Amino acid sequence: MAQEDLFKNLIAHAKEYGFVFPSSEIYDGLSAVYDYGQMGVELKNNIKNYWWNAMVRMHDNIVGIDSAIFMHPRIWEASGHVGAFNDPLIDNKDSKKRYRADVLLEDHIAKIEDKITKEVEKGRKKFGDTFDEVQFRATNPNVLRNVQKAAEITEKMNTALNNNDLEAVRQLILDCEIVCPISGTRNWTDVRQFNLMFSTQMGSVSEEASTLYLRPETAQGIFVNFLNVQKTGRMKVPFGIAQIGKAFRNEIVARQFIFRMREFEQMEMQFFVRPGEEMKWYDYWKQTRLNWHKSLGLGEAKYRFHNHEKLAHYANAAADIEFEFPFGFKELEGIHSRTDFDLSRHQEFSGRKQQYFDPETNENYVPYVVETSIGLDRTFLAILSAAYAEEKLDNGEERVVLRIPAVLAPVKLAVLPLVKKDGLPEKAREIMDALRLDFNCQYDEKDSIGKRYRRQDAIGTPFCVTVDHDSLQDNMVTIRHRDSMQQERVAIAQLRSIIDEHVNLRNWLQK
RNA sequence: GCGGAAGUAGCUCAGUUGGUAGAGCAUAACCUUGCCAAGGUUAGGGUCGCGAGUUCGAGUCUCGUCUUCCGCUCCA
Repeated sequence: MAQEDLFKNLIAHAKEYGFVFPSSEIYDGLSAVYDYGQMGVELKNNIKNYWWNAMVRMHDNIVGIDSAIFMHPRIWEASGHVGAFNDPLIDNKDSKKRYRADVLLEDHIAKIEDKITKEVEKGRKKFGDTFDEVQFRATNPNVLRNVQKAAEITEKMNTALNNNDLEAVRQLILDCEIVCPISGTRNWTDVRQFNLMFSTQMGSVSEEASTLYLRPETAQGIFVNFLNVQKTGRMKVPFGIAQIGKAFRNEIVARQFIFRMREFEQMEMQFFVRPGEEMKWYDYWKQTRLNWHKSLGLGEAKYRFHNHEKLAHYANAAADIEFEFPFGFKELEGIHSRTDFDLSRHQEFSGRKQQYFDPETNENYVPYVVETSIGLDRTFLAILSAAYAEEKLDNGEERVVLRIPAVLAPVKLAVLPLVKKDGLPEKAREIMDALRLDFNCQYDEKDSIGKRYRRQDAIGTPFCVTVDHDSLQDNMVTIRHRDSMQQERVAIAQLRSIIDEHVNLRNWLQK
């Protein structure tokens, strides 16, 4: 089956079995917002738990926090989001393509610089050994003209962008005679500003103070609490602060199911290190985080690194861990070396020192930061899409099964009486009551046993326990495994340890 | 936001030149069966995305609008 069809079926399956519902559906839905259903919330909580334990509990020097979504507006000026998240966009009316206006201009400037380079190369060929590049650049009229042109455009562009003068940006694009690479025309729309942060009002005090942003990333909540945690937790560099929480971005286009949403959840860890040691830790966390993903057993070939060539304003090294979704390899997690950008900026904007006294070196410094930032909803989708399978069985029948890693499965076991009479339901209830605090269990007595197995397959339950007439005599039951469909006969008294073996965090995180 | 496609039951979809809504699966009850979805009987569930217009009459025709999917930009 084609990947697109499989993805469509997966979305339908996610809704049909209570994993993900479109938000506000009875009111026609809300664009790119989704709700997690009764199965989805279990899976999501299990993912959070798996990550939290791997990061916080497995590392002596990592602790967690939970910071508020509302934060002081100045934080977003310091972080650069007020500036960097304002993209001036322009559309070409003929090709219907959208571009960032500043990128169009920068490309144009780059082309002029290419011309200069070519002119210099021409000169080099012409004069051979006697060629003096500095002299050439200072005298050649073509070079001089282009250098001046590039400088002029750059200056105009910066002025216009800094003044937020969108009309001037558009005029500059027209003056430069920039054409759309697709249509080749200069039929441009107005330049419009898109702010990717959601804003809201708090209280009714002074006007500037009342506009708040919904945080576009959870990281800043960690940075502004850096000293609180360091001092109260007596933390020593290197150490990390982890957080799971919602973030909000007013994406122009949010799409591909829960892959890109306007309200989403991140699992982030900021690791504070000595300046100069950041690359060592950057490499360490790249590998450590990749291993975490691989530990889920979804298939190692589904992951790859993508190293960033173009770095964000805060980073000196950045890589993505990409996952092979049904719609291709896409970013799942980002590992960024953020330098001391954030803490220094907060130091500057708040006027409070954000320094750490290192008792080993007797130095005061602003720590460098290595960030691991993973999309929870994307991880959810990665697991679901890797787990979803439409299988043809030996007997010619088909089954839909979610091969969710047992440690993350929403329901760990189903307890099923073979028939709903002769005291089997009572026996099954007894078993379920003994296990329900250890594992999330389901009881089902409706329909044939085969049908019930398939229902459990559809929600990814790794184990089904079937109670039959013999069970009443010998206290043995049948365990049926989701993936292999194999069955084995075990003592009821052993159920807890058998299932625990497969679903507990110890065995997953230590392998 | 722009272009393309599509919205009918929980899911997948029929619905003729306009004549007051159907199927399969799913769900619930009872019976039957007794280890891999397929037996019987019955029941519940839809103002056909929403709003106007044309018409005696609109799921069907026209316009608007909302939402979803696929491309363009951005990102976790």
